[in-house]
Amino acid sequence: MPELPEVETTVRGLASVLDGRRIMRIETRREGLRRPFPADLVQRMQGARVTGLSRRAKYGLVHSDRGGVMIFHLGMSGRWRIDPETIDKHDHLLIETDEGHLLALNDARRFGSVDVADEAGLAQHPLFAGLGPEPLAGPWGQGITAAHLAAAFKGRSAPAKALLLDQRTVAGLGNIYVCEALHMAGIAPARAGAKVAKARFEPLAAAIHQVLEAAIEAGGSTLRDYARPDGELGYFAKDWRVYGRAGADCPACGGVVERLVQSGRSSFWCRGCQK
DNA sequence: CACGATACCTGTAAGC
DNA sequence: TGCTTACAGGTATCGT
Repeated sequence: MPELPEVETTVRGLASVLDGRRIMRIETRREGLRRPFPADLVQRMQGARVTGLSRRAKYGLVHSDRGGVMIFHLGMSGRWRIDPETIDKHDHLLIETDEGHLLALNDARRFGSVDVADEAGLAQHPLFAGLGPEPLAGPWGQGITAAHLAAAFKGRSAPAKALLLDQRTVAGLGNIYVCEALHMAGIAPARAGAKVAKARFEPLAAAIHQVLEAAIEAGGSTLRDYARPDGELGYFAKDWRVYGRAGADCPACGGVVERLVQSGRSSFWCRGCQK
């Protein structure tokens, strides 16, 4: 489910009840998700005070006053539920705060993950070491530029879609926002990286910035949803121009949006706008 | 090494 | 109504 904007919105929603609070109790309700929960998760985080929350790529980070950081990934179906009325069978990890709030990490498909790391040297952590630059400016960098993208695409035979989905190129993009950004920038998803025209990198960088900022904005406007137990993510689905719209009209040129499958994943695009 | 295919797991919607 | 199939926001790993 969640790409960068949804993780960003999730982190902000969690911060409203977690930041500055002491974690009174952590309960794991199964062995783990994609991987087992860390053996020292409870020992390191239970009793600690949360000093802040942040995000790197699609990972959410919960910082503590004891030098430990809990790192969560929502995979495809993960979400945090705040003060759920009842515990669902997919609520796999529970956190109780000193104010009595209950946070439940819910993940039906269990493609998500939870890790614990030391605050010191976080950037060198195996989860983060191989990641590309953050698309937007923030604590982890200044944000991607056209030059970054041009360098990453240079000499590559892989399609633009695959290159942007690769977290080593840009950290945090997922299927939806790659489709949207490629459409905005006028680049066909199947075009080989090396064959993308030089003049397209500036529009591509701008499109990535714009679509992510707009999505975060949309998430922010529905942030109150996070205080509800449904844990809705607040995608700005109503604003998708091509994603999930196969057969519908292209909002830019009036052509028809098409779907194609690239490395097992759906790409949506308009051959009138994207070359 | 770069690239594409596949596996992981459950839920939902569509088709028969 | 029930059964089957396709597909879903991600990442790690395995061939070629």
